[in-house]
Formats: sequence, C-alpha cells, structure tokens
Amino acid sequence: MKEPPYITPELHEAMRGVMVYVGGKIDSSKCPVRDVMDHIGDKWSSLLMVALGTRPHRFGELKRAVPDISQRMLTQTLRDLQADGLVSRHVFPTVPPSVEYRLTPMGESMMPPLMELMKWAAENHARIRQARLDFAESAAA
Amino acid sequence: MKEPPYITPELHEAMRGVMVYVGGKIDSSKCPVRDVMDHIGDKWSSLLMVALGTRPHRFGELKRAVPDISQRMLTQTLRDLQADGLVSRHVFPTVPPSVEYRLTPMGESMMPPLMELMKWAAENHARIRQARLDFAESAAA
DNA sequence: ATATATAGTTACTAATTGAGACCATGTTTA
DNA sequence: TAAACATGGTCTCAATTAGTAACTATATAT
Repeated sequence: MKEPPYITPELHEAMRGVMVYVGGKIDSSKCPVRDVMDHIGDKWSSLLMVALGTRPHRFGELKRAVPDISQRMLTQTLRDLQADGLVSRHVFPTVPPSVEYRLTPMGESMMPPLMELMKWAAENHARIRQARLDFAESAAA
Repeated sequence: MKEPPYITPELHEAMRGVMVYVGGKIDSSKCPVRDVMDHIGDKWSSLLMVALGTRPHRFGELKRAVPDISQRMLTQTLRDLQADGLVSRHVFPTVPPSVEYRLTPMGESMMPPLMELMKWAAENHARIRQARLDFAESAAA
C-alpha cells in the first residue's frame, strides 16, 4: 500500500471553491481525494462496497455476486478495505470455516455519497456509451 | 478500452434496494456501476475531473496541477474522458499551439455526486489513516 | 473412494502504468 | 546566428499491478 502522492496546494485551493460543502477544511499536507479514491476507485472496491452495502456477505457469496473477480483479487481487495476500516471480517469456527464480511459504521457512512455517484452512473450510462461510439467514429474519420 | 464485465443480476437486484434514488431503473444487461467506475475510478480521472471542475485548463496547467502524473498518462486519461463525453478538447492555432480542456455539460453534471464523495473523503481521511495504522499494528502482533 | 464445499495462498503470466528520451515549431535570449 | 525554452504531444522500455490456474486443508455427502 504505497503512500499516494499529493496534488498541488493550488489545486486544493481551487477545489475549495467547488467543495463548498467540505467546510473549508482541507488538509493540504495529505491529499484526501486520492488517498481515498486510490482505494475505493480501484477496479473492485466500489463494487464490493455496493454488495456489502446491501447486507453482510460471506467470501463465497461475494465471489458469486461479482463472478469475474479472481479469488486472489477478492482476498486482496477485502484486506485493503479492512485495513481502511471500511469492512470488518468475522471468522466463525464452523467446519468448513465460514467468514463473514460486513461494512463498519465508517463503511456505511460512505454508502450515501457512493450511491449518489452510482445513481449518476446509472442515469448517464447510455449517454456515455453513445459518446464512446461517437468518439470512435470521429476518430476513424 | 476493454468492455467492462458485468455484475450478477442478483446483485443488481440487491442494489435496487439500496439505490432507491436510482428510480428502480437499472439496466442489467450492461453494468453501469463498473462501466463508469472503471473509468472515473482509475488513478487519475477523478483528480482531473476535480481540476477541470474548477475551471478549464490547458494541457500544461493540468500537468502542473497534478505534478506527479506522467505526460503519457495525462494524454491518455484526457482522451478517455473525452471519449466518454465528460471532457471536451479545443485546439487554438496559436504558436506554439495551445489546447484547452473543459468539462462538457455531462461532465459538469457529474461534479455534484463526485464532490459528495470527495467531501466524504476529506471528512473521513484522518479516520482511514488511523484505521490503517491500527490494522498494520494488529497484523504485526 | 470420490467429489464438493469452505476460504484462502502461491507461482507464473499478461496487462497496465510510469520514466524518460524524442519531435516539430516558433519565439526569446545571448 | 545559435542555443535554450515552451508548446502538446508520441515512442520505447522498465516496473508495477492484476489475472489465471493450480494447490492447501478439513469435513460432509454420494
């Protein structure tokens, strides 16, 4: 887990104008934007967060919910989410052992803003796909 | 730009419960969540979106705003954002030529939900960093 | 006895990203 | 007049990251 790089104070300053809701309190020494986006922005995290947002899941359930994730990446992504304090892991000493993953309170607090973005994604999906077609066509011309 | 994989209809169904605001209309044939997150969720897109959300930028300005992006990735990420219809590119035939990038209306429409997530990131950044320390410590023990 | 399910790990390979040199043009500096 | 610099890139190659497939261990069902 590499220390994410920063963005310029200038950009932070500029963001302040856009991020009115942030409360004017942006720690410019460490960049929260990428520190967080580098994680939930990776290929699988947001998907797993959405899955776990519906209810706790066992390892195998998550694998079935996101069928094209590899076991390796599932393990790794869950560990990262756990490290970030967004997901908690509970082992039940059954046989075979079962492991349940669920959102922590902090993880749950991320869901509303995350879902806002998902909502946008769902609403604009068709437009984006069309834009890609248009772009491909104009590039070919 | 590889065709992103889907998530299961079951998960889509589950998301429906969480994504009340989505209006119950989720196209299960293509997965909007990852189709969008695969893009704005990559290492640089959200950062560039935030930068462009403040005002239009020239190529070099963006490079200075996000100083640790390589020129190669800046070009590539901008092309991808352009292909998705989030960013538009305007060449001015000055000498040397100058190129301005700005958000499209669709790009602008993404800013409020994106900023909600940024706001969350800023507010929870300290907690996340602390969680990582705790996790590293508990793993070492 | 074999197959299946559990939750992973490990080694190897493929894909993505990053670092840095290079390009063309014209303007400023020495 | 020549060298240096700024523009917005591209190209090649090395490093990082992700994905594939095989393997682990134990217990239950067939």
